[in-house]
Amino acid sequence: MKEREHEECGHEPLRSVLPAPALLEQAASLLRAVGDPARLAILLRLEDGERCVTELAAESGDGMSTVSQRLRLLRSERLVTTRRDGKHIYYRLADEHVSELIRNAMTHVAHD
Amino acid sequence: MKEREHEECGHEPLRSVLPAPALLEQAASLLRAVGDPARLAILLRLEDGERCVTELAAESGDGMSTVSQRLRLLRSERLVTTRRDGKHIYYRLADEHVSELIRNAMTHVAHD
DNA sequence: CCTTCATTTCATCACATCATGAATCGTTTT
DNA sequence: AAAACGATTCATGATGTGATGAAATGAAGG
Repeated sequence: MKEREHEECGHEPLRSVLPAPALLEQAASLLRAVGDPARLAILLRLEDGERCVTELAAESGDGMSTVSQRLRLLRSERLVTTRRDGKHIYYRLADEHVSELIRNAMTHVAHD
Repeated sequence: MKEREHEECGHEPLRSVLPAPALLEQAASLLRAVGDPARLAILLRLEDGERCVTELAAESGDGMSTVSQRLRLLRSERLVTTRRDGKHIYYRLADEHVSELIRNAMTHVAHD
């Protein structure tokens, strides 16, 4: 396979493996948004279908303010989108990538 | 202090959508571990092949202690595994699930 | 307009996380 | 055995994050 030592090769340490710092930060930020049990729970519930804030608050047992803050973060990372219907604002997953991300994480943990 | 709003359907609020709290916490913990630019950078580098701590420290420009702490977290979440070779300890990605997770996050961000 | 209901924003505080240097550990080399 | 080297652990201080109540926003209906 690959046998790399500490010897001098006279070349740059090839940093090109990494994407731009801004992209790195964005990706990390997105993952951090999902990396909270309460927010992850919201995303899992939304996989089952859209919900309004009151419903999410009832299902989690937390206050609406608390849930709203969680949703604010998820929205800022474009993980969820909203739809207004009268007094209610319904939340849903932004796209398929989100579902995949969640499922991948869940299966990785379950497969231990 | 929580009463059911909206219309009464006389049924349970179907909590079965969610996995056990322990699993939720585990998954969130895992995602949080990846949700840091420096640790994500390490994982991306390891996608290119295994590396020892000194190499990772050199490539990131941070101290070995700092890098070691990052690796400790990644190891505790079973995202990376180690192999000892003399004085060096080489790190590599634990499995292909990790790669998928990272790639998914990166593409989701890049596709914006 | 005034009220009510659903949601958001704001300010705050407790708590978690991260980087870092010093001390320590485990191998290899002399 | 001692020194050198690579890596980890420990303690700490700065910074970030999350929950929460009170106040603000905004739509719907009297």
